[in-house]
Amino acid sequence: MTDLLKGLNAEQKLAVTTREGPVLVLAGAGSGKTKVITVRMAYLMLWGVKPENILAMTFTNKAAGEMKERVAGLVGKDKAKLLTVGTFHSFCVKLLRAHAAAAGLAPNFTICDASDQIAAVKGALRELRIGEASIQPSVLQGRISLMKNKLMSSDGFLASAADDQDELVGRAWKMYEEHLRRARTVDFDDLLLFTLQLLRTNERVRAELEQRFRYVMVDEYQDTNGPQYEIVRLVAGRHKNLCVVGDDDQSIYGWRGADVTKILSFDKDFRGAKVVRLETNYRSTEPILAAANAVIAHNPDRHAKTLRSAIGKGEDVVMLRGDDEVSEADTVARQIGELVRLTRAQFSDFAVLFRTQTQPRAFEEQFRLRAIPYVLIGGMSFFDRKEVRDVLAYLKLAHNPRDEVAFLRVVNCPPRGIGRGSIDKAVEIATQHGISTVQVFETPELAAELPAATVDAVRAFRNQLSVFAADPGEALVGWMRQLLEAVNYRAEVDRAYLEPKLREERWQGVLEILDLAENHVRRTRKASLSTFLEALTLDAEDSRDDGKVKHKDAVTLMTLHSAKGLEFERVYLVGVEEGILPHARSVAEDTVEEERRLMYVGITRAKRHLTITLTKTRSKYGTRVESHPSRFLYEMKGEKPPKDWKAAGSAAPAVRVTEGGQRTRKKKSSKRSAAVDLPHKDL
DNA sequence: CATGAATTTTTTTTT
DNA sequence: AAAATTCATG
Repeated sequence: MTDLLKGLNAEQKLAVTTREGPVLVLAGAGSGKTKVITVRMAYLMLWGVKPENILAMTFTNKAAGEMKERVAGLVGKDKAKLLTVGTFHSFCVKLLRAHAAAAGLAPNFTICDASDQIAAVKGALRELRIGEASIQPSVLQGRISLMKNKLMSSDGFLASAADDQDELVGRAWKMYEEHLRRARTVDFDDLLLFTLQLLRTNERVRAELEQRFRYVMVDEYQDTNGPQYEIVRLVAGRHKNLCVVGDDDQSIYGWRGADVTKILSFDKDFRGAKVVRLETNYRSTEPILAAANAVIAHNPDRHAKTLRSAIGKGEDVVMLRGDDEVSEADTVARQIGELVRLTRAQFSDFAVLFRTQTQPRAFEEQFRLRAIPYVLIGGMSFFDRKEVRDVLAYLKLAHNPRDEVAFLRVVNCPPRGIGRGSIDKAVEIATQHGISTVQVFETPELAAELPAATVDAVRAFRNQLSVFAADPGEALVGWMRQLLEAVNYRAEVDRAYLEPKLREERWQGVLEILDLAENHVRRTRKASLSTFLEALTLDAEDSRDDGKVKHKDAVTLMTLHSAKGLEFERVYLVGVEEGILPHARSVAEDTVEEERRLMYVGITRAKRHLTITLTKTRSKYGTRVESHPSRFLYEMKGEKPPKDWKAAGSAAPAVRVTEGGQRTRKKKSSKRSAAVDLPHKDL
């Protein structure tokens, strides 16, 4: 036992050894948060707690995996395997599958991902004859999701609708809901809400969980939203052995309904909670922490704390300003290349962190140009590709024939002579009768209203699929091959991509899904179609680079959001400009404080070297626009912005500079020298 | 109904 | 600039 606690400071020890009762660990960045949780689990087991009785909730699968691995290192694989460690969402899916009937769900319910949700929202708008001009589908989807995460119901929302726009949202929301129910589908938010409902109404299930999970831990508690909080409260309600770990300065999911005040009021919700503060940073050097502290100090309403470095002195934070995004990326690529060549630095020591998904493009290009290996995290590109989505839809449809979104996606891919017009009509009939579109074709009276040729075509299609109705279990891969063969998916690829090279590439994408399936079957106990689909929708990223590139020596490219919880020897924080960080929309919506926390998260990822970059001009929507240093940079340096400085959201529009076309691309060498000028002059 | 051209929109962040 | 959507034609 003394071994376990060795290397922990006094506060960390306190957090670990307080086994009973509620504990709140306020853990600054790099203060050994993960260490506390993992050692705590090991410590509990040392005191005779069975691993089956421990539950740990994380926000990403990556964090869950890392946690499991670290506990395994402490107590051994066999014991660690018996722990329940996972994301809220995966925990909920398991529970809902086990108690589908009690939760009011079909046993074969499917989960729709982000783009399925958009498709469903669009469908709802169309049925209500609301033009997409009056509200953007993505905006509508966001609002629905936010409401749900604030534990509001569609009826409640509609009843309190203040204006026409709210009314419209409310009606669309109800239609969207109906849509999902009919298709036997749930969205991400529903996973939490159905679980909550189940725990509230079903005494037996709740008692079972309460009894089983005598010790509950929650990582990144500052990002817990309403439903998640309630679930935790119910599960940990009896034993109250709840340990939550978080940092209010790193709360960056407010837009998803996360409620920062929860971490500030924890000791009120759980009386007698012990509060432990971890303020010693074991990750970064003094200059990096000084920068972080300077920025975050500008946020009011926070648990005041100052991180102290246990590392000590180090290199200053460097700032670079490039002419444009190409030169910015070029400079970073060149530096990384040189450092790896001339020093002991490895590619995997580096991370490039950015705010939005459009930023990595230039970096990918430059990295490829200089043959610098990189991994783009979360780029979603793979699962957004048409052929991948199609195949996924086929799988979902086989699993749940009423999955509306999947059905509509693939009925006519490859073309089966089922046109847009007939399908629209079928959807309309389905809406009138409150059934799914597929059912229209199964009901002779209703099908009679549609063109006979279409009906026959759909029937033939359904017959093709009915062969695959049964879950193949571990024989998944062969089954998938047969399915693709049966529906002649190759024809769709050939049709959509005329160029042979592209064709081959896209077909490779299809084959890659087969690889994923094979990996999944190999690694998963009791693998089946439904476990595979869950793995794909819930941890898309992880399953992708699994087995393949896990330990590749490569630079990491990712968003600030996905960087939370990670650390790197050398960090490039790029595009630190008004309009990007803080994002223009955050300025408009008055949520700059959350952006500041994002900046803080970015800075504190760096262990030894931090470089902040920005540009002079940047192309936006295809035109070149002048960029301005982020306000956070002035805050960091303790300076006042110049008089002519303009905030991103201010009324003055961004200035157009030039329409620089090919010119920028050719003169690479001349640009290089210009790229590196210290912004002290500019700032 | 399918195809390619013309048009329009797009950029927050994620389970 | 690229992607998505709508339009016009066979």
